Amino acid sequence: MGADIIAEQEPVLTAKEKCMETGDHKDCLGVIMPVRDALDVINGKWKLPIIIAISRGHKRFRDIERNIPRITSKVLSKELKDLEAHKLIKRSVFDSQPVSVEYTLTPYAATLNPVIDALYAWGTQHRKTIFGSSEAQG
Amino acid sequence: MGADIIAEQEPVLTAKEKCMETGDHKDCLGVIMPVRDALDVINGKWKLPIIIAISRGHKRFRDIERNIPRITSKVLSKELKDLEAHKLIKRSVFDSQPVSVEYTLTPYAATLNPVIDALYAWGTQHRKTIFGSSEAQG
DNA sequence: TATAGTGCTATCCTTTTGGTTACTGGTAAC
DNA sequence: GTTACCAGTAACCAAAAGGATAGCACTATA
Repeated sequence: MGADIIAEQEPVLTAKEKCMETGDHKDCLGVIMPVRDALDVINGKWKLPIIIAISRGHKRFRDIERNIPRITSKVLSKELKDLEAHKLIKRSVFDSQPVSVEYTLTPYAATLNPVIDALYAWGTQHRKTIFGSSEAQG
Repeated sequence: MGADIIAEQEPVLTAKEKCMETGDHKDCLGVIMPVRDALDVINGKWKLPIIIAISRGHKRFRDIERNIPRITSKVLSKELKDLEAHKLIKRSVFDSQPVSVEYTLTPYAATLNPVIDALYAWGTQHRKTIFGSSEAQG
């Protein structure tokens, strides 16, 4: 149903606005807590890369594994289970010959796009900053 | 200082656009790598909460410690060093009586605001989803 | 003198994460 | 028959993260 919710009815504040709202800098828990909730779901180095890989059409276990550098079967297996438990991905088994397994993103995983985009943008410019910092003088 | 850079000169693509750009779903490394670069800097449960606390005006070690639930001195100490090494915070020692230490954010840390905002927004709605999922039916 | 606060560090321990190698049972290719 | 692919799991181990408790040198307060 409501796939096109617009944040009009209920003003969603940015982290900064939320803090400003409290008047001074006493209560930062109102910001820290939701951020930690998010961090608890996408914790570790692997979850977002896995989501990215699946979103690019890599649905099969080995396919995902091959497309994420240095991940191992064991880790991938565990992280996929975590993601499934958080309802971000769906595991489907097909009764073909041989049996094949496909992982797909749930619509809920799509709500993480702004997070991924922010991280992608920051990571991109951070990499530039790092590689640029040797020739620029500190 | 260039605080108001507009992404006009160089089109910064979203993660999704970057992928679409490659034509099909073969190369997701171009997205995964920057995201991992970002993740490597803000890894663990503590870095962003610490940045948030400092941005709210909690500059002193104990002050930060008191405002982040369940963090310990040891962990805070280590994370502060990491953040300093990544040039996200600055440690200043004042020769007062007694000596006082202050942690402040660098301008570079402010570039993480979109990340924090995205995480805050997602974490907020995720919390609602979790608490709402018991009464709403699947 | 005792207590509390400051900015940490040290020690010890547990949990989590990650890595390696090996293995399963079925199918298909050589 | 041998090899390889598939989707994992098991066993073992190392490293990193995190938690608990204690302590230090110093200062301020009572």
